[in-house]
Amino acid sequence: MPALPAPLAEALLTGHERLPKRERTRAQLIQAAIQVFSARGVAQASIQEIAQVAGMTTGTVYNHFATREEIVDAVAVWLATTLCRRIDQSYAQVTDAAERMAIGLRRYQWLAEVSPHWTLLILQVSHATPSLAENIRDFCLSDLRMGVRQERFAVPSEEAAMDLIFGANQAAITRIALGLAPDPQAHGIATATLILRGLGMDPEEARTLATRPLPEFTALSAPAPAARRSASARRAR
Amino acid sequence: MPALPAPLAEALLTGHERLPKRERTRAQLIQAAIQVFSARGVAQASIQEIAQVAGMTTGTVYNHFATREEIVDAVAVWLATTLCRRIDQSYAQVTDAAERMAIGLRRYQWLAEVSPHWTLLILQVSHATPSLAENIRDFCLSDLRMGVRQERFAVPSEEAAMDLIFGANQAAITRIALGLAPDPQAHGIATATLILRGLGMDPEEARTLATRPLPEFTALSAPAPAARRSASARRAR
Amino acid sequence: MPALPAPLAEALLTGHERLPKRERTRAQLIQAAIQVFSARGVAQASIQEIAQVAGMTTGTVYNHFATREEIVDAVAVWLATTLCRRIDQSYAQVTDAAERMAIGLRRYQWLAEVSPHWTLLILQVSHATPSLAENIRDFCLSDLRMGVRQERFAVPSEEAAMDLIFGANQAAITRIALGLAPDPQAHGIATATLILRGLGMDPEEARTLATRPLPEFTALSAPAPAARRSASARRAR
Amino acid sequence: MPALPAPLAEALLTGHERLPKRERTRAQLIQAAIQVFSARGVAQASIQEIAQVAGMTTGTVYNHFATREEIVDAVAVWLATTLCRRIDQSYAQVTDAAERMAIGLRRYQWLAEVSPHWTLLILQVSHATPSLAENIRDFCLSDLRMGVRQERFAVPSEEAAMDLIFGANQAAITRIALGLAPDPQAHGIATATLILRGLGMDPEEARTLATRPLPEFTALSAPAPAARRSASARRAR
DNA sequence: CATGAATGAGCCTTCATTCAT
DNA sequence: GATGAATGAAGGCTCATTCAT
Repeated sequence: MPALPAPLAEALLTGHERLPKRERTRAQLIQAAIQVFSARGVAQASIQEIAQVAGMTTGTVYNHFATREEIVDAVAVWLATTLCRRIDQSYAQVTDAAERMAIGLRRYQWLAEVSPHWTLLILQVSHATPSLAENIRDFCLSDLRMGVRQERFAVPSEEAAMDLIFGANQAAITRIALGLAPDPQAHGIATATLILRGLGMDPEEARTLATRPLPEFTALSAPAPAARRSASARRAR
Repeated sequence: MPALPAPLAEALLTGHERLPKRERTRAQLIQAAIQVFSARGVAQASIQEIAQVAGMTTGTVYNHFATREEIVDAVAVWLATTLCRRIDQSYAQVTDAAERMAIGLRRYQWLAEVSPHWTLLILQVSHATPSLAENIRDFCLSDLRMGVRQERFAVPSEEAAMDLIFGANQAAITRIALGLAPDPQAHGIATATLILRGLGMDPEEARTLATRPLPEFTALSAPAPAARRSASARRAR
Repeated sequence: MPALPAPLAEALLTGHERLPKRERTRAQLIQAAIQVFSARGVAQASIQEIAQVAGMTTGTVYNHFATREEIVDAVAVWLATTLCRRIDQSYAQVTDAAERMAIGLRRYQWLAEVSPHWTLLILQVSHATPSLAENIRDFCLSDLRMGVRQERFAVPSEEAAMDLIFGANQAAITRIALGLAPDPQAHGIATATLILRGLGMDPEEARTLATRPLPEFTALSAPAPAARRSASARRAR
Repeated sequence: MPALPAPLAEALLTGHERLPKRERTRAQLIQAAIQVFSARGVAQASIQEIAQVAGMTTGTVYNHFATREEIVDAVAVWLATTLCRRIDQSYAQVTDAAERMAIGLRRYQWLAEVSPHWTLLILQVSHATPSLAENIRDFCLSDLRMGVRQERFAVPSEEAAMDLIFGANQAAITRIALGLAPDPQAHGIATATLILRGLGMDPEEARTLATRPLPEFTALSAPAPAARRSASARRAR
């Protein structure tokens, strides 16, 4: 499994060794599941191979997960609470909803470009279990509502807007992650522009927002307990 | 498997009993595969169950399809050459690309509303095998290009526009087919509006086009009386 | 299937086109079976593939052979009555039993060198059905008896001698046909020498006989009916 | 499966119940495979039947052997390390290569006489997998080389000699095991005589060596009383 | 006679899951 | 809590054979 870009990678590896043994074993199993999901696809991953990659036995897997589906769910939760949350946090300080939307779209496109394996994993897991998609959806929905309140967007219905945003961007991300876009950044910008236009923005402004460079990742506030961080993230939306 | 609306159903069921034996069996197997795909999902469908539903043995299946994937392909081709072609033909006489695009989007949304099972089947098969999606994609792409030539659309790139159209509409269709849209028609209209806006149309015109009623299905082949058919088409909406 | 050396090839192809239709179809099936046996091995050959190679259907195969095993038997008979008989005839005029034995051993070794595929086929068919091996065995046995009568050989028992001759030469032939003998002719000569020594011959004379070049194949007496020929061949033994 | 003669049987059955569970199951599977190989032939043996005979499910078989061929290999190794090794050890103290060769030939002939089933099994397994044959071959080859060094044998090539020894004796053993030799011992002696003559020995000495009675099996490991064992060995002949 | 579609038993293999240790 | 052997229900696929046409 290729490494994630640095600012995301650091989010994934916080304090595994500090966990109590039970949690540590569980975390190792999730890591192994991620590897196997990536290598074989979520549908083709077998529990025996996950156990083997984790250096454990199938029995151990069943001490932590009652069923195969629970593993997929756990991976979904894990991705949501590390990778996706980290991305969401990365533009917590941006207050313009249109800008936030543009960043959100482009950040996942960027991930598809630099870490296609992780992106395909997210897409697969989203498809297999609802929780991960819902998680991302929630973040997106609050930006959409904010944009409507700020009169940056004008849409006939929230649901239609969500279908536009999610459907179109997922298509773009998939294309990029599969290496089907010769110039991934150009494709991402173009798709983001079309989405913003669809949301009711002026075409020129849509293009400008979509073209703006992504903000840097902020440093992880190192020692703070995880509970505090997720609480503040929730408040920020 | 619930019946399709009349104008589509008649396209699917033409003259099975007139086929030579081999083709007839093959057609029966494809029908059985469609049932099982719908009931269990394409990924979970087993050849044994397809055979059983078709009233045959697994050996017979393998006389017609060398592998499981060939069945999926055959179903894809069958859907493309009956269902999808029929839909495409239904607005062959429309010359305004924007109108064509609106009809295409809304026609599949309509299908999702009146035949959610068939729609979910198409979505699944599209996901499993490339041929069906490509088929629809080609049709859509030529409308897009026509719209650009006619200066109805203005898009930064064809690929981005296709991701917008396909991604967003697929999301809308899925929502409708799953029964998640309280007012399916309103949702379809809203999504189509957003897509057309994204393609560069004036918001008001986008809304107008998306709201316009779908044209009736044209008569298929000669002998049948036209009146009956258009009546049933009207009823289906 | 690589061609046989000329003098044998001509024996295989006599008058197929002259046969009545039923016999011609049967002959074609046997040819197809030989091809498939060679390509896949006798055990792995399927009737469907034989039929396909013959350009026929499985039903036709069963019009000529009641069971799979009958095909193997038919191939065995066919090999015996063409290939092997032709080899046996090739030294019909030799009267010294020791010389005949040497020629027999070396001729099959030669076949293994120049036509390993045919040889491996013979070995496989011999193993699968008794008739072919028995056929060759008969020819060999009469030479052995002649040698004993001529006091060229001295053996404690006919059976032991046959096991010596057949077992040892089969091992040598297999080695040659598999390409495991760097110098096939030297290996053939050496093995033949040891066998002749085992049969009681003077070591030096054994070596001389085993080293002597093989006689040329005699021309096929073209127009003579097959019945006459096999009769005379039988008398010659 | 008929029992082996006592001195061999005791080698096969040492301490199964003392093995750790995994090894015990594996041993049971190998025993079951041997039974099925004997009953149906190696080529026709199915994993399902092996599992059933072992009182297990097919899944269990695959916990121990990744593929059908691995079972054959395991049986080959098992036969080599018990049956064949025991035979080889039985004349470890004989130093004359010619005598060793005679004993080796005759010991396997004896096995064919008293345990035709086991012998046919060995022949089949040897044919299916190289390891068992190579094992025996190595032992035989060192005797051959020793005999050449001791100037008991004179052969044009090692390979030819090996083909003579193995080919001829395999033929004799097969005949005996199939019950085709009215007097198995006489046939064994005769064949061994011919082989030794082929290897360059004086006919009379060859006959003498081949006729000499086989040495008794030596005691296996310490504690068992020697008297019982030699008695049973004598009885077995 | 030939056709070839259909059969059905059977094979190898995989894998989620259980459970005694 | 971990182990890992065992399970058993499937699944995909092959193939000798039959039989109506």
